[in-house]
Amino acid sequence: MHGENAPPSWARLPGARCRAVEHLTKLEGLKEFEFLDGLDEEFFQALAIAAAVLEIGGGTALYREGEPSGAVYFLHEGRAKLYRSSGGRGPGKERDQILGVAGDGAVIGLPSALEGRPQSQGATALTDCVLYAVFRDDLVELMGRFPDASLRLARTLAARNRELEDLVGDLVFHSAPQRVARMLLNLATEEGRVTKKGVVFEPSLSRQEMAEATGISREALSRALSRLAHEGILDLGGRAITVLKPAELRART
Amino acid sequence: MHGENAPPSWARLPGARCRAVEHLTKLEGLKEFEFLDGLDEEFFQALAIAAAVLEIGGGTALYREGEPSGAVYFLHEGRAKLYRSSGGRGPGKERDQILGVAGDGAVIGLPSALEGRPQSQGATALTDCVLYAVFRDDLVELMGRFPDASLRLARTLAARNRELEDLVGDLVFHSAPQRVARMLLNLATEEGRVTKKGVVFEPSLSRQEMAEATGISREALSRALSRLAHEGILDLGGRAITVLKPAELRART
DNA sequence: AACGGGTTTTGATCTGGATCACACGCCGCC
DNA sequence: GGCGGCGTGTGATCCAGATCAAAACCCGTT
Repeated sequence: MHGENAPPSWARLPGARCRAVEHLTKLEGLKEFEFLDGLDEEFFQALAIAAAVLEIGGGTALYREGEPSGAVYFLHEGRAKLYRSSGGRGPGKERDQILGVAGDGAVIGLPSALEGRPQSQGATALTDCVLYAVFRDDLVELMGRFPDASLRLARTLAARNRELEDLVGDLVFHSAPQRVARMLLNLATEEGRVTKKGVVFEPSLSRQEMAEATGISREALSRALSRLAHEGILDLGGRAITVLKPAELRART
Repeated sequence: MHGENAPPSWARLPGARCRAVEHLTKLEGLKEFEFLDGLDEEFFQALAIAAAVLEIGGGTALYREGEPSGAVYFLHEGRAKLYRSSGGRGPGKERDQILGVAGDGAVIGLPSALEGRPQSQGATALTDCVLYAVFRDDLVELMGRFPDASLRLARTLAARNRELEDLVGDLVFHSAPQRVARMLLNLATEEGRVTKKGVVFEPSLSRQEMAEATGISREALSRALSRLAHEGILDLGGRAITVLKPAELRART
């Protein structure tokens, strides 16, 4: 049942053309997941046995919408986007909507794994990522054995639920410029470092992806950004974005 | 910790001006929840001890957005809407978005209860409802004691996750008429009975609420409906709606 | 430096659906 | 019966944002 019984089985990991795969021996990485904090040593042991380390490069798909869900991924390092594609009649005009961006410490693919249904979403690495993969069955078995861990996982699902509700609210209640402002603030807090000029960051999302995260067209996003730049709220130097007036930006929400 | 230790404490149930509250003695009701099917007898015993039966009339708020989350509700009978309100500057112009309609067998308020945060959504009974309420702490304790049940609950959260993703996709990818068609199909399958004329149902949602569920204005919904009626796809006789051509309606998706 | 592909910007036009305004029907109540 | 009040239908207008089209830019290659 555990990974160790089927060493080469990581090839089954769907869609992951990964740079390196190996079994996890040290527990340090796992203990960094905040939502697992304080759980039994025994649990970490068991999790480590079931987990494989997996590195994928930026731009690589972790899994795609509709694929059978094989495993859960604990994102140890890097950032990944979760998205849905429109049923898009005919290729060339299908659109994507980004459902969220996962950073260090996130769990990816949990809902579909628990349901045992095909992936309801796609996941693609934005930057190089290091993840711990755990097979569906192993996860379920672990959850049965460690109720506390089960509860923690349920809590991450609950949190994800809230985030999705937030997204719906955002899409329905706020205008495009407002959503752009929010998206920028999110990126700034997650990826930015504070300088005396303001908060600087090199977005892990392309303009196209920012548009998909915001739920608007690429053109509309572009306009919104340059407008904010004209108003002196942003600086769009090169590949970096500087939020010159965070307060102003927040006011646009 | 259990309900029995604090008999009159149901008054703490937030926002529930309920017709009747009593402790649950028989287990039959609980066993009807599909997602709990096959769990230990012992679990149902424990759940019954922790649960209170609660009846509320149609239109009554079960809880409101922002309230502290006190309990989880197992919806035994009736239908309830889950919704979010816009932060709406100034009363009179705040809008609602319906996140979903819960029917028999659903669990309500689980995410916020697990997170131990304020309600991220409001819940209001659409019809008279019978529910089983379980306090947050009791639920958590139960989940620790019965890992299997914990897993089942996690699965309902996962399912809810998928539904929310569906909602996002619907809002972003589909046009208003398409969304109306989908909403009608949903209502028809959940609330309709098949006659030779077609599928007939008296919607539990008002036009206003249908609009909120669809993410469009009341006027737009109204227009969409009468258009479908003109085209002979719907019949809007009195308070009932008849889907005359389900296939046609499905094609509009 | 010239080329070529992809991504981003900018500009011009079009349109779906919001919004506003008002008429209507339905009910309960005085 | 008449009289509000609320949930609806319908028409007329407007505008945010999509879409279409075409430059400008960015980078790696030759």
